[in-house]
Amino acid sequence: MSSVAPQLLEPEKPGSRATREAVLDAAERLFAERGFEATSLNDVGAAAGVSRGTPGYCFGSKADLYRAVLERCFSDVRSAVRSGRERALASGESADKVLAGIVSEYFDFITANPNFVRLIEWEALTGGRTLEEVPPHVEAAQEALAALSAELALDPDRPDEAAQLLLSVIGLCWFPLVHSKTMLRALGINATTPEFLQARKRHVIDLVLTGTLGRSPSRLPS
Amino acid sequence: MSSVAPQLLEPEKPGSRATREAVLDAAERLFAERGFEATSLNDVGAAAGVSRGTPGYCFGSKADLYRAVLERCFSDVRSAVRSGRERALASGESADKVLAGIVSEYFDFITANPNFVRLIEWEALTGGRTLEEVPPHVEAAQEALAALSAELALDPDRPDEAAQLLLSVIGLCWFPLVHSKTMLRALGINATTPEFLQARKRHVIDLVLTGTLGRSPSRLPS
DNA sequence: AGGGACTTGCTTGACGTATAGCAAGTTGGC
DNA sequence: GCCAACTTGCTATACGTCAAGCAAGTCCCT
Repeated sequence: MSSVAPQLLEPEKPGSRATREAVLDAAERLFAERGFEATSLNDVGAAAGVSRGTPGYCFGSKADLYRAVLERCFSDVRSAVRSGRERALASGESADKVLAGIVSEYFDFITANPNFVRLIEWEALTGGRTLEEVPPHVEAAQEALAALSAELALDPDRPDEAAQLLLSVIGLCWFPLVHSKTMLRALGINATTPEFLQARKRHVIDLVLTGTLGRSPSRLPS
Repeated sequence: MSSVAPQLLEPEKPGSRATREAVLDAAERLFAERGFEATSLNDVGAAAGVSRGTPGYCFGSKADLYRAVLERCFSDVRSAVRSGRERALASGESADKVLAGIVSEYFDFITANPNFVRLIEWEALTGGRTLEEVPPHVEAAQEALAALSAELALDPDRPDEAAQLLLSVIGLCWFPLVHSKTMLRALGINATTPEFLQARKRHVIDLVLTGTLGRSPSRLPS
């Protein structure tokens, strides 16, 4: 029987900072790659260079570790959305230039962060019940929506037009990334070549700009 | 092909036709819902109203059952693509009407067949190695691409424009369906209401038509 | 300074549970 | 009675969780 441990001011978490981050990094990679079910704490420990018991020791349970991964991931995303929003606000460009810039930046972001996309895709397929418990993801989405709505000064008669547009931009950018091994391969497209990525980005920007603001296809911002 | 000849001449598969189809139906539902890993042959048997051993008895192994589900599913999809293509060919409408009809029909199809979408999403996340072994999916994709390319008589200077457009249409239609529990919920949208579905369909059609053919937003075909 | 008491960080062993696949058994129609 | 169509028992494997163990500090009293 342990005597009443004097828990001081902090709710100290088990494990050292370095170990916790190594475990988080490994877990993010493996959860994104294989999903929650197919990833064992044994695998996470091995990938992090610690024993199979350490992830459980540091984070309590497998579910808690997964939550921690999502939390860290969406904190990063929310920061990215904020800084992107501020950059757009400060740019003073015209609506179509701003929109093209937003799409281009978002396209590059998800291309550079496939873990983020895959984690959400896993959540989408498994019901999103864990994501539900991670507040930053709602804030990031709402903030992106508000930014898009304000920046483009969309028709006030159609208040959900911004949401539709946001869904379209995300869907257009995500699809080739998510389905490189299914649909793209069936079409004979190698989704990883810079040529395809560039063509895709151009296509998305043209589609969104022409379809939304009625402009003819414009040059990419260099 | 298999007109008169009964099952005598064909390579006999274990189990009765009725049982095999019941198992296939249950497996399709469960694999689509939970994915391959999280679905046990026990669950499939229970959902099909047979014992836990029957799925294995009828289809050999869990992997073979999964393959059979994908095969049946993509045979159906290929048929749907073919009949849709023939209908478009015979319609004699203008390009924008045809394109609007294609998008509308596809939107309705995936809304009515969420299992199909979810099965491919699971495949996309797990590497698509099983789908690779199911030929009809490539044929369906290629045929859809050819149909789109021919029907719209796209600029021959941009041969991959049809592929980009196909990816865009699919991505635009899929996204709200796949992410109703993640992104849509974060945005406060209930993706299952007829109102949203109708608004989404209109948005996609307008975006694709305006963005591709340069037409202004047109009415939905009634 | 130094040494025992205590804490932290991590490892290892053990246990209960779930699953796929196989093999032996059972049933029912002809 | 025989064969196909199942069912049920069994085995090996894998996993999450928990508890015990252990080594390396850290603190504190003298």
